[in-house]
Amino acid sequence: MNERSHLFISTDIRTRITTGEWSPGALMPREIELADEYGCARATINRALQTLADEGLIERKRRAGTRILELPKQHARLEIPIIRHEVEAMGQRYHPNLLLNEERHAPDVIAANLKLRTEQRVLHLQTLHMADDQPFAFEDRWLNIDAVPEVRVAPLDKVSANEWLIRHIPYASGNVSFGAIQADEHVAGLLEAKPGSALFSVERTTWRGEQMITTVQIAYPPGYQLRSAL
Amino acid sequence: MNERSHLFISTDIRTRITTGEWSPGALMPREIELADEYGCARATINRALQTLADEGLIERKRRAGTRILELPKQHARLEIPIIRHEVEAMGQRYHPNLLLNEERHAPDVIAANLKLRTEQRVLHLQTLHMADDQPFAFEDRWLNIDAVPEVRVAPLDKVSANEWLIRHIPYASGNVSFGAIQADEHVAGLLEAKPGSALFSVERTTWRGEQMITTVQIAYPPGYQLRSAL
DNA sequence: CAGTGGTCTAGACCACCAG
DNA sequence: TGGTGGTCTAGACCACTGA
Repeated sequence: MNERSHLFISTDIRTRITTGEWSPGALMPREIELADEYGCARATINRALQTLADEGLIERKRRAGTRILELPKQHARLEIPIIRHEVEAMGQRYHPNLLLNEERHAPDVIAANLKLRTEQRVLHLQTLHMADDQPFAFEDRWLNIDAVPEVRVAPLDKVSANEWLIRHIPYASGNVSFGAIQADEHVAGLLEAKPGSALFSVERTTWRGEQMITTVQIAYPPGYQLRSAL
Repeated sequence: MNERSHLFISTDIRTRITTGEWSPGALMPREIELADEYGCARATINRALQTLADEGLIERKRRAGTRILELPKQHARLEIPIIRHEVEAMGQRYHPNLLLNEERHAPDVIAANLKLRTEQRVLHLQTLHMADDQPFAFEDRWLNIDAVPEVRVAPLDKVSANEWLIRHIPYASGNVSFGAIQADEHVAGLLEAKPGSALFSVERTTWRGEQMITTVQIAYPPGYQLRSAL
């Protein structure tokens, strides 16, 4: 087989699965048999099948062999872009409008979220992300100052906090959750929506090692949708 | 090196990146050099680095070498479970409550969405997914009957349409979008929420080849969040 | 306990593309 | 155009686990 045949093979086998050549729950041929059939090395078949296993189409077990899954796992991979890129991708000009930049003691909820002792201080930032002078998203962020003291002198009116953080603390871990919230008067005004509107909300918390860095909620105007292939 | 050393190596290199041994934008050593350093074959290094490239930490180019990305790509992989599993994972009993099962002509919006000709008929299904007699989610689904005529006799009061579809047409393609909607009186009543509440909404459209199969919107009660690691 | 997939190796060829 | 990563091969050993 030629170069990239592992790609050809995984595509081919995917087709054979989706067209029903092997039924859900059935056992596939062994790697050696497939290698024989495709005229390639077992390692190549192995690579192709690993791809399909990652996709959730098949399940592989030592001794037991490779099985077509009865309920293929549905999954979506979401790229989480920095907002500037998202805006620029629409051909609009991006500008972060820093509304609040306040150093203070954290409210209990935030302190718990960032695993802070009560005496520690945090930076509270509110930013309205603008696309061509239209509001694009409202961001409410709490930042553990001890984790990134340099943020005090960051030009957050020019570079969004998120982008500044990614550049200064790249490769942080985190989690994310998506939900819906109702716009209060303040946020509704900023996003030019009616109070009580349903806003799509993304919450993220990131940390490095044991140290929590930031927790942020971003609210998008009514109608915003996050899309992905399945 | 021992078995699974590619895993050890990718973990180790990830640490070396995050601890700043190589700065963002910098060039990493060549595969051969790393293979030498770790005392393994180049293929093993290659596998480890591919993992990191998939994660969006590094960028690899022939001739140019392997580079640490300046802005590591943030991404989340969402598993999209069938609702029954989601409910059962919480230790609750699942039951689909089929509220509407009607064969009719599609409204224009749906017909466009499913790429149907106007004379074609569709199945309109509304299901309230229950968890231990509490409403868990409300589903509004339109189904292209020509794509799956057998659905007319499916026991949709026992098996949710989604699960039935996955079993009968596994391995379909699709897309998904997340957003927020306001509960109208009907849905609010079903989900035991106030009218006008912000509901998290998931829309999916799936197809097989050129044929559209189904489009569905699922609304979750206020407070529901979809979580994922980053 | 035997058969399967998981992994590693050493060597090879080649596509790509930056210099 | 030469150096880099992408891929393949043939063979090997081993962990896991189902029969």
